[in-house]
Amino acid sequence: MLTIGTLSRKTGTKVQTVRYYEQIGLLREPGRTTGGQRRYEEADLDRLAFIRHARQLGFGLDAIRELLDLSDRPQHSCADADSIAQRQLKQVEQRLLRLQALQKELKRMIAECSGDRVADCRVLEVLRDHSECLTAHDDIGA
Amino acid sequence: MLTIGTLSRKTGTKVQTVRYYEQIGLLREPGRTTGGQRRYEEADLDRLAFIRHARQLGFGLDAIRELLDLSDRPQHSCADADSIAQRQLKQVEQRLLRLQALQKELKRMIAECSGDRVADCRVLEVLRDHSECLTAHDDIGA
DNA sequence: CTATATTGCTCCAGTCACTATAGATATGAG
DNA sequence: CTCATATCTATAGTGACTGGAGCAATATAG
Repeated sequence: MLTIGTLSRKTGTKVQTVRYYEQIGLLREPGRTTGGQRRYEEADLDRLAFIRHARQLGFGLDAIRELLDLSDRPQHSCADADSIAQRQLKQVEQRLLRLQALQKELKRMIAECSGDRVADCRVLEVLRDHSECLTAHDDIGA
Repeated sequence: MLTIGTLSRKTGTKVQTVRYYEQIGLLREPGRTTGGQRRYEEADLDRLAFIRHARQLGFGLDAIRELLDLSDRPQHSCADADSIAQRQLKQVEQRLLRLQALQKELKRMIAECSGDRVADCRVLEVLRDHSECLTAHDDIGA
């Protein structure tokens, strides 16, 4: 029997986050003591560790929900799990491309700046005039 | 005199977003028609374009506020603008490192998967057992 | 057994940067 | 004048938590 605090410490999850996961149905409602405190079992620890690990890999909670469902059906084909991971990989790769473009643009901006008066600042100038950009960056979002 | 819709179209900003920027004080309150509709001037267009461009480069609204303030003081040293951009570059580079690690891990997970039963799925297995990870990824967030 | 320290409880609000909706009003073209 | 389109306000929702208030339960020391 584990308290919420133990669960929290063992998985590196904030206590509130554990309760939040319960609230949105990612974790089951655990048993309670007579005083009303949550008490967990080892299985809950495993499940939470799975969730946190998937979060660290950037999976959204909806994707994690799918992965957990799959994980509960061992005889099912694993193609679904694969395609979720593929989807995630694609997202990561897209964000990488965007960030690399941003990095380039920022570096150039900074490199070109003389560090003198604001009136001649390249950083501000580039921001003011989109046409000075080398790379296209049309959508917003990391 | 520009309507909010024209401003929106010319900068690729949603109308609501323009109003939102006004609400949080990034844009001034524009004049109104007798009927109460907003009417903007060219200067507002420039300012909004600046904001959008900075957003595309990943700057947060607070950083943008600082940059706009600086932009209004042409005689001021541009070192501040530089350091804001430097800060942003650092953030971008950190996120790049993280995403690159994620990419590697996801690729490995997917490559190792046989595509057979869930019971033997490497994707799920790796998620279940953190110790199988090659790279450390301790904090959450893109 | 008691005093205290720590942990836990619920409920609610806030974060960031928007986005969406509903229902009413204004404007511009024909 | 009619009608389509644009705009108005106000409010709530997104994702994934995080923080705080105010109180109750549990663990530990003496």
